Amino acid sequence: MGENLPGDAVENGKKSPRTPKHWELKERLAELLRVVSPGGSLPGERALASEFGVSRTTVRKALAELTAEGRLTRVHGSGTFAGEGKLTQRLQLSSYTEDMRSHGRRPTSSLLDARIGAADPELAALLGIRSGDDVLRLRRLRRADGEPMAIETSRLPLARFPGLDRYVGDGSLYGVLYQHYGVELGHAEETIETALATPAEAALLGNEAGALMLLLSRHSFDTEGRPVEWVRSVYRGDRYKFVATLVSPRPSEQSRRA
Amino acid sequence: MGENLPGDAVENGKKSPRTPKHWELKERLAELLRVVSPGGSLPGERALASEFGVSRTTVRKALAELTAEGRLTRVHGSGTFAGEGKLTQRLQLSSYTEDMRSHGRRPTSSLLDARIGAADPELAALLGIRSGDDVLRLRRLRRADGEPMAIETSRLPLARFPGLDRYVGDGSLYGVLYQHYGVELGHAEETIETALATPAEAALLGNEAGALMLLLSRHSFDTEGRPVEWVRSVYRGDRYKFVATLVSPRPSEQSRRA
DNA sequence: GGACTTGAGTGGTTTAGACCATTGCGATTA
DNA sequence: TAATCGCAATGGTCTAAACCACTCAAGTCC
Repeated sequence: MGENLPGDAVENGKKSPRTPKHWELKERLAELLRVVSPGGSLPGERALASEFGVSRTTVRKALAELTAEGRLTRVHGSGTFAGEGKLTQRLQLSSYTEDMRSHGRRPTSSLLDARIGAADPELAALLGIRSGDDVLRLRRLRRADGEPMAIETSRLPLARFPGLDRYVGDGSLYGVLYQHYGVELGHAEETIETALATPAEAALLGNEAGALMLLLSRHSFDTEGRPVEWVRSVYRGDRYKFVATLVSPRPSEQSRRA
Repeated sequence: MGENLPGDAVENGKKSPRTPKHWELKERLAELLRVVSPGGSLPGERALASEFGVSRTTVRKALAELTAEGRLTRVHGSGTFAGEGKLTQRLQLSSYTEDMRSHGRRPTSSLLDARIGAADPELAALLGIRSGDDVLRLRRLRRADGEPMAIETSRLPLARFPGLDRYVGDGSLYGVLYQHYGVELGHAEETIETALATPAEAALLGNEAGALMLLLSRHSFDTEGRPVEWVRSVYRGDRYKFVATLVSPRPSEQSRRA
């Protein structure tokens, strides 16, 4: 991970951009990191500062970037350690549970809360209901091997699934939808973007506020094209990687442009 | 964008986590930002610092996060401005060019360099060649309406496409592959993860080093399943959002778990 | 008019130092 | 033995201050 476009540094003909110290330090630390096995510890911030002859602030800036990239783990009061690498999540309508299992991890999921509220106009449009109609909001914490990985917030139209709030638990939502309402999922549209962790998310995920996250929204429809749920999931950016397998569109399209 | 899990702040029963100042400031600035039209300017860092009674460092930390989220644009020597929102890229084998056009943007693409080198074992495996075989590396800068958006680095096996280096230019690579070699793309596997900008990338994208990026790798195969190219693209995280439309797997799978 | 210089204002980097919060362990105590 | 306390080390936050690099417009010069 982290290909560095070797060779051609940066051809900005005129002024040398004067590489910041914290970047140079980051590279030296990355080098150091290559000989530390995952989980191994690094010297403290103060030690690094005097070791490299820079201020602690500069050290922290370098460490912060490495942490954001998932190459470091920092534990308050304990130390700084080499990172573990990323999990991947296949980008398709498969479930979190299936995915984790196929990676040999033990997935668990706990329901944080389930509450009923009124849909605002935007949400109503997404769920195909009227503004003000009841919506069930579910928040789940997803874990892999006991470690918090993602927070998932689903919203479903209660009118279509009366009593749904009584059926949901830590188990499978899609299972409940199928067994009690006969609903099967058809297609979905997902978007993926970057985000930073809010303090609440950070607290649940064992993260720091402001950490790099992947924000995934999913708009799911049943096999008849009716909207079923709208989900926003926040994954730890230092832990996750999404995978999609794609098939080609009509070949005629391809040859035109790229 | 930015749903804040309202209500339940953080139920950590014991100690109040003592919200950092820079976070509180961030929220106040976000509030301020709601009444500033996109492109509008904010007060300078020093002004904000004295305005809110904090140090400039703290202001900068808050501004840095808002910038990473794409809600702010900062211009060295000029000022801090309200952000513009994100573009989206459809997650399928469609081309960058098509995508931008469908969003009403004018896409351009320029070839930064094309060079031939030897494949390392990992790359050789990806491209289905022997370690040490010649590989053509192309680097492109993608723009939308003239603004740098992404850097794309493709690698193709030269043995399969002899003379390819003489055909490529600012135009369509896939077009060249089709016209000169009769190659059409079949499926591809993509991964998406977060990354931070290297100084070189930042310089090309008009970004700052360490900015939030989306790193997309694509491994493409032709219609007969032979590997065609391996691409790593770095998109500006404050500008991009990826979109995927998904179809359901076998319905029987769904009902089991979620 | 056009090109150049200058300087004020902006964000970017770095420092040194202070203090806080958490952790983990060894010493102490019940 | 088991629980508790205290302390040292670690990372986290914040400050005040200095200097750098870039931008832009006003002023100057040709």
